[in-house]
Amino acid sequence: MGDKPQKATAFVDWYLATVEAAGLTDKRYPVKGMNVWTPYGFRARRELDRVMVREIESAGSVPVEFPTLIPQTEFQKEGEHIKGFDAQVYWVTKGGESPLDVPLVLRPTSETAMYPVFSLWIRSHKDLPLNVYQIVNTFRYETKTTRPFLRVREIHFFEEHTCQVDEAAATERVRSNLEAFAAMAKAFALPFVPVRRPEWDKFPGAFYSVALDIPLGGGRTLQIGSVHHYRENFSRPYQIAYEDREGEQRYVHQTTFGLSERLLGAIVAVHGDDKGAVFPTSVAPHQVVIVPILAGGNAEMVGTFAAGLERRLSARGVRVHLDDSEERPGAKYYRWETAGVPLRLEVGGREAAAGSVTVVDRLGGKRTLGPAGLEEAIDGALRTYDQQLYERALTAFRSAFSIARRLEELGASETVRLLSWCGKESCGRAIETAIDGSLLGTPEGELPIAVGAPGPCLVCGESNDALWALAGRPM
RNA sequence: GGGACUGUGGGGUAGCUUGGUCCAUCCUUCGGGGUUCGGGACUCCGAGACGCCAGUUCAAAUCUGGCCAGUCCCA
Repeated sequence: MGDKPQKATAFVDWYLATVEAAGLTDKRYPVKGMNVWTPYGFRARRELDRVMVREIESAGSVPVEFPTLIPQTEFQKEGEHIKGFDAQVYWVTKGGESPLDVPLVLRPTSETAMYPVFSLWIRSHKDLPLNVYQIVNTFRYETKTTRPFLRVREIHFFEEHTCQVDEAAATERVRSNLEAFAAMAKAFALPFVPVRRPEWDKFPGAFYSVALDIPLGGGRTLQIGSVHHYRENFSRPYQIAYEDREGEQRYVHQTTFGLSERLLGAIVAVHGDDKGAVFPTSVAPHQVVIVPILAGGNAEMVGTFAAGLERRLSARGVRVHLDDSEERPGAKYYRWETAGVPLRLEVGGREAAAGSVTVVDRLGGKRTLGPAGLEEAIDGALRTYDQQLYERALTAFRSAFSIARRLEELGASETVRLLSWCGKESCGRAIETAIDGSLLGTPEGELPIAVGAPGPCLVCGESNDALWALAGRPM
């Protein structure tokens, strides 16, 4: 296989090799951008979904599921939206042999599927807020190079859609979504920065968009989700209106919150190292793998102890896997390190005799635990591992940003740049040209690194209304 | 939309310039046997590929044309 690509020197090749070696996906399916979820990858995705479901439901959202096909007539009702998506939707134009009177689109996102029905569901202020989400596949005809999890044509999509009584309530829902995402990101050990996108880069049809960006090193960024405020931009064309307490008809203010399997790609990209993937315990298909080490005549004793250990941990709710395959221990170590398993328990003659285990975590720590309080100690080791993983990611996150004070500093930037921007599109475009990337927008809330007040705009020198903005090179 | 490049077992590759020495190289993988087992074991036996279609030729992985697929650059 030759030399494996290194994360620091060949990031994209490293990412592809790491995803492949971990066995998360099979990209040989003969349609571009549509990959197979393998058993291992599917379990990781399922755990990821569980975290999203837990957080969004505790924020008051309920699950629904709308159909995959959307009639062209509904799809076209909002002008900006159709302009934004027209070039990348799949069309269903025939039913059997017959052309369809009204062509159908495979949903690229579900606004236009849901909103005609929302207008039927919502009559009164008592029907609000409406907070629903679904986890479904969506389809976008990507023209650029596709990559597993990061850019695909069939997307495993989480989308929340809400209807609120007014703009303030919708703004509050945006804030609530950002808070829910912060909890998810913590579970995934992924530091992120919410960024309000500039006007020219917002979601088609949105009033404004807040993207969830993470730095990948080398000045690259990855958008792993977004929260949008639609104001009345969709409720007017789709006639989603309610009667308020005073008997007035009002349009709802809407928001959406979208995430996808990009999160899984981000987890691999951020936490992985030159040995392979590194999973936080929240998404690891196996949180713990037990490797029995057989020698001489101890196979039965070691086997019995290992099997008992698997039962004890499983009974506590730990996702544990006993690797009793025929390979030698060293080969198993490599296999499970490549697959990103947080904790490996080595169990040989010494451990079986003492009732203890040798624990090696994916970040390199090694110690002996037990026999007393063994299960609790393993729980503790998992928690410690997650903390260390998060600390490591946070350190990388902080060093991924730096301040730029002059336009000339943006060329070939190896970090995401924090800079002063007056808000004008012409200046934003000049910044994008200088960095050969994007003006990501203005961070919401706390800045990723501590700085003072913004100075004059890097391009025009205007000081009034200048804000801190981020610029980088999106993957 | 314009241009450049690339397609060889499951994965990665050598061979292509100059057709024959190729029923195709090496690593990995897969099936079976044996010895092993505290960081990718060794060994024996076996399996598996020239993107597709045409053409040139005594002879095509190699040359020509078309198609398909993919990658990169530019708009």
